[in-house]
Amino acid sequence: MARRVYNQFCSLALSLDIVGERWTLLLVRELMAGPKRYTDLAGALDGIGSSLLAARLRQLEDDGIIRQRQLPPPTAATVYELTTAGTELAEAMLPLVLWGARHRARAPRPDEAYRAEWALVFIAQMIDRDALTGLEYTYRFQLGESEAYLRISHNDVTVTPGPLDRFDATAGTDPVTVLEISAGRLALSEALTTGRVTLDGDPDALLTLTRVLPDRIPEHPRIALDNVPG
Amino acid sequence: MARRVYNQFCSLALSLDIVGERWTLLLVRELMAGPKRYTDLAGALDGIGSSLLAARLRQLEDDGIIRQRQLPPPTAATVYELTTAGTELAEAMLPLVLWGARHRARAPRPDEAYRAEWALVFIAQMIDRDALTGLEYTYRFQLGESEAYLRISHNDVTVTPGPLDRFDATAGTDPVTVLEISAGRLALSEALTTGRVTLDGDPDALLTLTRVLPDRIPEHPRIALDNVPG
DNA sequence: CGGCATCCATTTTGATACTG
DNA sequence: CAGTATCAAAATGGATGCCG
Repeated sequence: MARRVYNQFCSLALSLDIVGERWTLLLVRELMAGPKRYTDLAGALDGIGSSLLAARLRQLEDDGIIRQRQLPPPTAATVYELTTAGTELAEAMLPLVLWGARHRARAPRPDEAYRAEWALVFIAQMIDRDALTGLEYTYRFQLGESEAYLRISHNDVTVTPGPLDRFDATAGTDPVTVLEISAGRLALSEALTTGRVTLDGDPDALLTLTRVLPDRIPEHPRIALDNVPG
Repeated sequence: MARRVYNQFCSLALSLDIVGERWTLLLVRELMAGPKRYTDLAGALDGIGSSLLAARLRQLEDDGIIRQRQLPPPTAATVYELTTAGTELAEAMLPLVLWGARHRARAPRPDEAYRAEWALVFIAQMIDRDALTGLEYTYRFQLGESEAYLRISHNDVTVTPGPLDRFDATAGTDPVTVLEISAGRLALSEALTTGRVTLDGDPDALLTLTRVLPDRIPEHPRIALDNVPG
């Protein structure tokens, strides 16, 4: 299957040659919450044909964005995970995601799919890793009907769909509130005082959470042209 | 033509519902260098079908990303230009562009199209607007066979394909060097001392140029979660 | 000629069935 | 579970036609 390319010597066109096809960036989003199996991906991406999913996974692997890994027995399974280039691509998606929140915000449609991890993987990107030294907490996020888990550990932030047995605290809200906060139209502190976001669990963990998350997401985020250490 | 949507309540999916189709982001890129006519766009985007171009323009207009404007006689012509939302979308594309430069860099192919403005519109985004107070210069960029113009004026940066009669200075280099600088693998100062980038014209204008451009583009740009004033 | 609309061959995608 | 095979439907590319 020869890929359709733009044939332009331009960084944007070169990017879009490999991530501009349907489903590709959503596949990257799925893998932001850790390695997943073929059937997990097929389940999360409702509407993708099985053969197209297989073709996209092969393309992304050829392009060095994901890699296959065999889990050892007894869990014997093939999983896909992001490479370093894939993780950097995921980071590059954040401004597009925030643009979407600001300009495409609306109420969810009745038949629309929703997963807590879709929002949580991008919330996780906004946590200041330098503020995490010595901290280690696991949070359960209950967003509407769906839940996902966020773990901060030393200078690392990870998201997993869960469910996990052990966690230190729970944050609860609804999908629309998440969108309004992402759009920069609602501050986290304001959402907390009005009860639109509820917190429950270990007080130290919760205080940490409110400290590492931005209180208000900017409506005009800027790309910092200083190198990020590490 | 009913649009194909992902049907997921997720900011990324909501964005991709409207900018994920073929040609859409390249159209936005074209309009980053100022308003253009239908035929300008058709000429720049080699391979797009005329009917598809018309359809995309209508979609983008419906989605509030571009708007049509009638130029007054005698230049009587219809041009398309970015709205505020469109300009913000263009800004959100920068990390994806830099990701492409870092991970998809290669030599240009013989049959590949190239335009100076494709690079210049993103270079323009990296100029620190706060450092421009009281400055007013126009630069000609000669990139390979192609040229485009950059104008800084007060706190404003604009790019036009030109040609312009009057400009204060010229910067000259080749497409591959632009890509290496964009990828963060080559500092501007280094490219200047090795003669890979040449400068010519008014010394004040040139000194200003080297001051407002970043010397080295980070390999790990970060999204600043402070609001950008203005 | 600029600014599209129409038509049709080719690709890509969606949905389901099937296999080791 | 991890895909492949198949086929219909939709999107795209390219040519051509129309109308001021």
